[in-house]
Amino acid sequence: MGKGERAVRIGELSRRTGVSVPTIKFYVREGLLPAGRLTSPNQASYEEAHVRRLRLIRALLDVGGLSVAAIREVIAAIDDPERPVHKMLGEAAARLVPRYERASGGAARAENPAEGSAAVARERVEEIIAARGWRTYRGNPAGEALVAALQALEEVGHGRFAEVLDVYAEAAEKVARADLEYVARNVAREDLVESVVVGTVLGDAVFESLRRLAHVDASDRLFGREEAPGEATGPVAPDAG
Amino acid sequence: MGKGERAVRIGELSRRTGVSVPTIKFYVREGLLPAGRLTSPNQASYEEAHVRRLRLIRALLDVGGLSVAAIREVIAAIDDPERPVHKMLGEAAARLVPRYERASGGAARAENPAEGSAAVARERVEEIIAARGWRTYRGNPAGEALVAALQALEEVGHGRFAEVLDVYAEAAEKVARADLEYVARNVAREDLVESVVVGTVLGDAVFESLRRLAHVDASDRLFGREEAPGEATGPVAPDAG
DNA sequence: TGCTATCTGATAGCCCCACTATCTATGATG
DNA sequence: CATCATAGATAGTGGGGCTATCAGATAGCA
Repeated sequence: MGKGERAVRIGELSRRTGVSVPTIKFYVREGLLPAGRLTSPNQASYEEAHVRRLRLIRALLDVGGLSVAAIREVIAAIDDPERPVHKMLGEAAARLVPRYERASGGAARAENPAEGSAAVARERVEEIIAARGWRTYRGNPAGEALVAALQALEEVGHGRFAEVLDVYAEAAEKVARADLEYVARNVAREDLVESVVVGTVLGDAVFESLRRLAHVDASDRLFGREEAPGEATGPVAPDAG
Repeated sequence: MGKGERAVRIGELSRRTGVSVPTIKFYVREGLLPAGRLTSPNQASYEEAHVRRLRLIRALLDVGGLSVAAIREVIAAIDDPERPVHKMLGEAAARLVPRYERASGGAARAENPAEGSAAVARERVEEIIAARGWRTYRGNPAGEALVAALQALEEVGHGRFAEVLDVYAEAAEKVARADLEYVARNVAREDLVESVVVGTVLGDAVFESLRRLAHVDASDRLFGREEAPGEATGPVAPDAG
């Protein structure tokens, strides 16, 4: 109670979150943030929940790269109290698949040189799911996004990238398991959905960053020293394994 | 040699890639795509390279979510022939860190409740890098992005998420190793940078999708049946399909 | 009681981005 | 020769995420 439990006006809410007053009002208008409790026709008070919510919004926006519209839907799922946990998680998750909007229609309807790449990709996805024994459902947007990504790889001439998919799937499974265990260990039931959202979105950012860091290291070991002396002559092994 | 080695005009280029003629012109103006070779004052011919480049652009845009500006820089790095491999990779990679622009300044300059979270996050990042023995360099944007992500987690009340970072790092390392091995095995030297770009961006999309799929499975196992009576039992509610 | 800083709620505007439309002059094509 | 496609240029469009401005009301202090 000592901390910040007192109600504040919009000015201090702004100061405590680093979000400008007009922007806070904008979020309220957009339905991302509940309005303050009116204490008089032109005064409203905001509580700790508003601070948390604002931080959530900024995290999803800045770090997670979600759009305001996506955040609105995610938040609607978070706030709806009458929804079985499992369904909530599913619906929240469905909003967290970016990069997909235009991707599915994209080059697919072009005169297709690597024709049937959609079908091939879809098949590969089903293989992986089966191999891993994952339970999922048809039409899962994550699956569609994966199909789109594999298809894009194919069209860009990296169809063989599918070779390493098993490594990816194995890694993804381990990470997902760790995510869920973390949630089970640390999160109260009423915060479940919010935590899953946060973990999903920010977890992506975390993993991407780590992968970049690991790339630098791996690339350094593989290609780094080969051009130290004079020129690049070293063992790039462009073909053999 | 039936394939597509012949030069074509813009109309067919458009048909073969699914990108509209005005949009192709736009990409040329924006420096993403080299202009066609003029055969007369108002006729130009485009080659297979243009087709490939266009597909690359669409993949980065649609699946990778890069901006036109980012793609321009990436492509400049790809096209510059006089650059040591290692530097090229580094510079290309530096362009592939999204979600970071506003993130670093964000809530940091607010009156900070979990104060010093930036310093804590930075320390944690250095710990991980040291523990993994990764070689990197100060100011690596991937590191900064990771700091921002951890800081956002902290501010949203998930500081303990750092507990699972080791799992993430381990997974990222394995994936990165697989990426580099794939590149070494399959990619000719002159295509190295392009492949790294593609692999980095589309690899993110692939991993994210896989992680979502794995989440569904893990969440199903953990929370799926606990509310079975009368509600969504069985192998996950088949929403679509 | 007056004075000023702050607030609510509303409307309008801004800037960036990824295109898209339109136009002219020219040449390709059957 | 008639029609179509094209290059190159300029202008416009729609969406997204804010930002500016305003009127009228209140807070809080001298």
